[in-house]
Amino acid sequence: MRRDASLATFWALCDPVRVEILDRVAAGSEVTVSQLGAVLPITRQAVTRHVKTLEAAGLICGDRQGREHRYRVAVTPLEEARRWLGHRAAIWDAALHRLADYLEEQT
Amino acid sequence: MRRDASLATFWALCDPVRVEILDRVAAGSEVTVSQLGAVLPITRQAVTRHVKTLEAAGLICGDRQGREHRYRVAVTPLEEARRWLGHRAAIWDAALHRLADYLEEQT
DNA sequence: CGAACGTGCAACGTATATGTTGCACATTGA
DNA sequence: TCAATGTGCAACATATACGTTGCACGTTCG
Repeated sequence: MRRDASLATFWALCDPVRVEILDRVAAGSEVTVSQLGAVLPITRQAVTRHVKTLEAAGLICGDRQGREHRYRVAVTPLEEARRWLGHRAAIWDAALHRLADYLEEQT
Repeated sequence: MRRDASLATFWALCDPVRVEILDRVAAGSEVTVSQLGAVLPITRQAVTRHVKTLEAAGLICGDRQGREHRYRVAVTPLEEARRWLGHRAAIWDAALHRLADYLEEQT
């Protein structure tokens, strides 16, 4: 996949493992990498890489206190993605209506 | 990338080339594969594969009349993705508020 | 019929995402 | 000090997304 900065949120949400990590972090349980690794069907190191991807996309941010690193979700990228989709939906919907009107004129 | 059926829309929107195809199809210009291939920096065959991906995700649907295949966008998957994001945003936001309340009690 | 056009499919090479194992470093506590 | 814990990084293997080239099929038009 060609990773694009402006589409980083969509990219992060493509992988069901990352979505599950997000849900668990949001739920407030198993928020350390080791705990996630114990629950998910992948190794702890693989979880680390997914967490890094989510952090790069701005979907989570971590507080590291001592040897434990705890994470919490961020809603902002989600809202931005929602606006992006809403903008597109409005444009496409308008285009579809123009097409419908055009076809109407042809009859 | 591990392709997931329920995340097909996000997957389709990951690639900037596909987003550009969607925008052009929505604009109503260059809606045949050959025309898209002439404009985009990839070959016509590569466009075909992207179009197939978009069709599988339900983001576009095609009418084939004779030897020309014209496509139009569909708004429904976009709206579903928006609802998905809205659902998550609400849950995460609630979790963040619970966390804020908890931290408030600790003081 | 035969040439040109629009399209799709298969084979191939390359880049990269994802997982693993192994090791190293910092922190905690006996 | 030294073992246990939590974490991150590097090397490696595998799967696959993406693009290309080449070819085949159906359609249009002289």
